[in-house]
Amino acid sequence: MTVKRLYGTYDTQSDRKITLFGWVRNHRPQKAFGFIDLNDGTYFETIQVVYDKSHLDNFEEIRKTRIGSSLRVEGSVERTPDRPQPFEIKARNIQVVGDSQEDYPIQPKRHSREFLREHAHLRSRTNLFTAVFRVRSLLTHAIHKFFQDRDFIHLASPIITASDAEGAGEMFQVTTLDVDNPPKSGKTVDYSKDFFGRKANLTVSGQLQAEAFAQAFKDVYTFGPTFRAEKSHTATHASEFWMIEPEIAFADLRDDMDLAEEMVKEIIGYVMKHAEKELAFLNKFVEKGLLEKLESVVNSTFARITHREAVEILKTAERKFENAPSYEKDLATEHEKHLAKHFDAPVFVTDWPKHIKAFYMRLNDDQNTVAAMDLIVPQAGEIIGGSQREERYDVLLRRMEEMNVDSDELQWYLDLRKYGTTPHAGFGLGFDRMLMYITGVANIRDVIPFPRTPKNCEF
RNA sequence: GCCUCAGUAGCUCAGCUGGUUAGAGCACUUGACUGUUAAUCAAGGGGUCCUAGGUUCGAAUCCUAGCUGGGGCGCCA
Repeated sequence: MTVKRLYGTYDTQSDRKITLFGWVRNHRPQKAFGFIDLNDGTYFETIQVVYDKSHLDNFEEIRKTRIGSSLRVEGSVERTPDRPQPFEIKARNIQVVGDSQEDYPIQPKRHSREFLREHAHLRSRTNLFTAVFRVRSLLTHAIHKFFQDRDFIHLASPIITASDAEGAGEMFQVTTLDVDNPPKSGKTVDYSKDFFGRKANLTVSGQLQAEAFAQAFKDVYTFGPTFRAEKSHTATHASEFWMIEPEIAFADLRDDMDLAEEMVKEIIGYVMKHAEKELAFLNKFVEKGLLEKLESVVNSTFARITHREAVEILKTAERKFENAPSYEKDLATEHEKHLAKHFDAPVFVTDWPKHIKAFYMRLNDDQNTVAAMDLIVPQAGEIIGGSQREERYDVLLRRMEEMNVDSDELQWYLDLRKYGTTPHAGFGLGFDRMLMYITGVANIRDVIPFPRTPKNCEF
């Protein structure tokens, strides 16, 4: 029996004998009886186990059970309509499976997030992280379900890549060479001796490979880890994070945004349906108004503005920005925050100046902007970045030259434009940022089970 | 990489204009308690005041450097 199943069926379980396994969340012993709040991980709520001296031969041992201990409980279900909880377990037999020591750091009280990060192996036993990580699991499923329901093909894009031309930031190198004494060819390291016969890195994006698959399966997506070696110290950056990267053929930027909007609404709706207890808790203790926010996103139409229009909004804003908004520049974090607040809803910003965006984005007819879109949301910032891809061989080649991207290394990518090219588009969704948005948790380190950030690779 | 704040008991924090033996709540240990809900009540144990230097008769407190963490920004997505 599990706590989750009991909460669904306690009406029909009355007086039936059941066995539960779980951990002690709280314990209130008294002279001849006591109460244990037991959590077995299957459900957000705990279950109250009542035990008393007359039914337990090991009463004194159980009475001394500390928080964190694991137990096996035999007993019967008893309805308690007059008490805070709808039912409880009358214990007939309790065995300590694993005792918890005196110095167990997790107490039945509020802990700081910083403290819990340093105890990442235990923090998943707290209410907050129970809620966050169950929502994380549900969100993973919701995303697969969304795409699978629409006949998208999932592909596992490679984690190791030889290309450093993806233009998405600093990469972690992967090597089997002896870094203290690498083989040399003249003064430089001889990578022909390395495992792959060339320099290799951890991927920063599965997009290019997804594009290749989209030219066979039409609608595809990746869902996997991504690695960035930037020394970023912010609440929204991690060195290892997960991305969802759909890629759709015979599609343009509008189709891309339609897909992104539909996806965001549907996956939020799924979580709201399947994580009621967790969201209610987050709504109460983490972000007041969370449920209202999610509800309104599901029922809203996302704003869609061009980069030019975004800058105009910023220029006419009441407040002063440290970075002056410019038609030629990227939006700063403070600009994104302002726009998110201005619309009080997710907002797509489209048609960005070409020189601040990646080489593969489709050049607009004005020759100055590209068919790119970012989705900005309050709190988590940019959670989606996407574009229509440049499907014209000559234009793509020219753009690569303009942006100093090595076209020889990416000949396979250019080939896709030679053999039955299609207009196509895609985007990358930062999974962990999406989770921040849905849970209201303000730091990405608190939505990743064991987060990796610069100078932090414990656990 | 830049700016800023912080580091005192297992946790959250007070003490910091230098001055006796560094405190509180929770947790822990022991005891009381026949229905508790972060139970309550009583007693007890528990300290490298982040580290290293320095100033001083005297440093948790002042100065310098470093380490660690938070927040803001940048890079980036």
